[in-house]
Amino acid sequence: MSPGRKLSARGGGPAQERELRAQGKKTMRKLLDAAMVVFEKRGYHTARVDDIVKVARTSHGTFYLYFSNKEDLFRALLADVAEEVHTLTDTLGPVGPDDAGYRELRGWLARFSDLYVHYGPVIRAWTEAEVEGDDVGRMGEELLAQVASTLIARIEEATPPGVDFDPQVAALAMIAMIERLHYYLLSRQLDVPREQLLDTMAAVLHVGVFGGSRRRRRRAAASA
Amino acid sequence: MSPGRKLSARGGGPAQERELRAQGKKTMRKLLDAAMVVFEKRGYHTARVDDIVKVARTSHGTFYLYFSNKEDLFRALLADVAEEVHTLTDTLGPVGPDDAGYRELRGWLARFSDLYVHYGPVIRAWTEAEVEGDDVGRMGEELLAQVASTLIARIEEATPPGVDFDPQVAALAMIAMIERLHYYLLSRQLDVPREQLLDTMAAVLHVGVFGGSRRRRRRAAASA
Amino acid sequence: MSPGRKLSARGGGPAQERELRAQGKKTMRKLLDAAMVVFEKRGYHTARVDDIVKVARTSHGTFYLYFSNKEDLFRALLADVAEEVHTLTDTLGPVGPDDAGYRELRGWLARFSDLYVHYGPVIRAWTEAEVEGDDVGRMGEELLAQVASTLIARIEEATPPGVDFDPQVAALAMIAMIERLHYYLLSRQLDVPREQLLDTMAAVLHVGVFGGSRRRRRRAAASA
Amino acid sequence: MSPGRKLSARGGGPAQERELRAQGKKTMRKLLDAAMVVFEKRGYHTARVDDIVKVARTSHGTFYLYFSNKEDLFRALLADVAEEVHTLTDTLGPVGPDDAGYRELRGWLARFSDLYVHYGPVIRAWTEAEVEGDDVGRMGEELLAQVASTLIARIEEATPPGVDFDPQVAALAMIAMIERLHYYLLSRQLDVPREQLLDTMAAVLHVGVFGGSRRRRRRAAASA
DNA sequence: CATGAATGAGAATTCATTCAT
DNA sequence: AATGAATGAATTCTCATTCAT
Repeated sequence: MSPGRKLSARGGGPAQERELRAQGKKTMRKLLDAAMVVFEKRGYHTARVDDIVKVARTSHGTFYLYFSNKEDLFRALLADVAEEVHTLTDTLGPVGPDDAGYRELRGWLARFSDLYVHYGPVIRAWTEAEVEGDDVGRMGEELLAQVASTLIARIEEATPPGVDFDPQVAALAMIAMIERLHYYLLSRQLDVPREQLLDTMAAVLHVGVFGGSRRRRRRAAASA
Repeated sequence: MSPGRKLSARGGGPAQERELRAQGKKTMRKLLDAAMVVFEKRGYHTARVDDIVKVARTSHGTFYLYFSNKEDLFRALLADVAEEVHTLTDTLGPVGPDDAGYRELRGWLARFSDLYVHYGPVIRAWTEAEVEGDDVGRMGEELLAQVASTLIARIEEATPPGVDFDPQVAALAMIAMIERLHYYLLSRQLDVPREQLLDTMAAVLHVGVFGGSRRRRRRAAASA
Repeated sequence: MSPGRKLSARGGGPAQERELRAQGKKTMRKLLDAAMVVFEKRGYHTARVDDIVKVARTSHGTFYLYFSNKEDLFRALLADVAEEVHTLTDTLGPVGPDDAGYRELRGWLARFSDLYVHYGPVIRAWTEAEVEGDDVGRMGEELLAQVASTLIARIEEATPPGVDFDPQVAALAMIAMIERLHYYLLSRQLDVPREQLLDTMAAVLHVGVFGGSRRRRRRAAASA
Repeated sequence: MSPGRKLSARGGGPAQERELRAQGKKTMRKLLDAAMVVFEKRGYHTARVDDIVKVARTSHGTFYLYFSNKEDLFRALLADVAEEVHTLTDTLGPVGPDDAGYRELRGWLARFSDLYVHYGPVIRAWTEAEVEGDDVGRMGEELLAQVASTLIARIEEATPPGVDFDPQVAALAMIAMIERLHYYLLSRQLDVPREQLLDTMAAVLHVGVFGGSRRRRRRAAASA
């Protein structure tokens, strides 16, 4: 269920030239993982290379053996996420207005949710970082566009002609909702069980975007 | 149409004691405006006092005459926004499933949109800043809670019993959607006319959250 | 006699934008002077910004207020030297094979010597730095070319046709001799009175380059 | 023509104890050669062990198997050069004012030139390094003194009494001229054929230092 | 009120050198 | 004998904040 992380063969500056042996790869991974922990705790901007190194129980010098700086490491993480997101995005099949459509959507949201729980720090940092006009921003925009285009396709399939409604905007609205709600959830500003979050998201989007109709469902046993 | 900015009588450190005369007020405003410009361009974290001061065509020393540091200035800006947002939030009346409900919602969104266009930089910086556990974060959470509570009330009014749907989550989903979509719009990642953005948001939310039903509307004359 | 140093209105990165007031100019000068002292003692490469700052009795931060880094400061010093050298170079009149020509040459060498004593550290560092392909190298080459071209003119005037002898090479040979001998002198690898150094240089060059003839001169009283 | 390089049996730290077998010698040589290449390109100070190791296609660890540090390696190179220079210096016979003297001088300069072309990087680095008060500096001063003393002997032989002229200074002037002109030549700041460089040097020195008289020589066939 | 100048703690980065395999 | 990995001390550089005029 939790998305497997593949070691990004890319990886920034210094590292990109070198062939890494087993130990090298392990260290690189330690650093990437540590960075996730630190970004989670302090956010991208506030994170210091020093923090990452400490969490990874490694030295400063070692860090720069693998990445040319914080941004470089971030890019590596980003590339991982982008791949996961891309893969996941494609698993969304047609979403009809019926119950099957609801389940399709709900299932996809759940998978996304897992991914977010795992990569949350990176995704959050992403939004944060987007401000810097550089490379990172571009990667973000590309990914956003990719995900959006898949969603647009699904939305258009589900939208009868003449309805006053822009699929592109709707797609971004979906993404916004998914991303931010998880952010609120993880930052404890929203305190509900994850299942409930998914139910509501699925409901709102199924009805609001995919033409489903409101229905009542028994959540009696489900909660926990 | 553009929300009037009142000079926050609060305002941080050194300044808070002093009675500001005309010139003082002007300088303070210059600084606040400059900060918006800078936050817009570089984001809160990346913004340096030096940048703000340069844009305001003032000196470092002067900055600290009015604010005890960057966060203090930010807080002042935030307070302004909070007030505006709060005021605006209250203007949302009941949103029924009919056309009147749609218009109520659409109108409110439009007002919010204006506010966002004006205060965007601050609001964005806010999200960014939330990471730091400090004062700013608290202000943000409070505001979020306030806005959410109003929305929750409206949503509950509009939700028949038994529908499987959490008003709290739905409220945050609304906020998420509004905030992010405007962000995409202003950062040029989404390129549609504002009217269209509002139409789609209103449509999705009215149907998805407030039990409205999909309808086609004539956008013939409206567009442009 | 010692060449007056004018404050280089240029001056690197940060400084170049700002208008400097009296105090600022003083500090900048302090830094430039300190740098000379440090370059003298440790050479350009080995010199740390920290050393310079210590000698100037200033803080690290201050340094970067005036120069964007060590090289930047060096460039400023270089510009000063270049100007002095250029001015001085032009004071060499025609050098005939007679006694008057000898005196002209000897006088010019003496003035150069003064300049070297003053700016030695910079000039030495220059040669050292030339290795880096950047800006500094270019400045050096330009100056070298300038000085050479003046010398070439004088040498050509003094060289009868048909003599197998390349003025360009001869000019550089002069420069090489002047520069290095002073270097040996200041680094104590050569231990003779300055007058004697000048006498010998003048003699060798006058005879070897300008067609003078060997002569004996009474150095009886002069020595000491 | 190119001076043979003997593998310096000396050679610093770890290596000095060990008996080197064929492979070991090969590796050591690779490192020394690589160092020459790097010193040439970046100068002694700027050269990093890492660069050398990369050019030699070897590892960091290996470097320290043979030399205890960069300076150690440099010393080894220096020792080679010193030996060559010393040997060469001795080949300068008496330089009379006549044509034979000219040829003697010209021939010796040509041999020096070959040596410089080969060992240029080291010699240049030498001058650079002289700044540091350490071992290297001492080696340099000794060599300079050696070469100078031979030259002084030749100059004194050729200088009639009473001429106002210091042989020690003249000797250093010769060295300065030879070293720097080659430096200008190799660094492309001087762009003449080597033969022409030698002709001019020989002419200037023969006349200026050894009492020769200016003469015209037919360079018709000689060039190219 | 305003400002240019100064400060210094903190963060990033480099690189010679040692270590384990 | 060779090598990839790790280390950390030494430096550079930035920037919020204070000071003197």
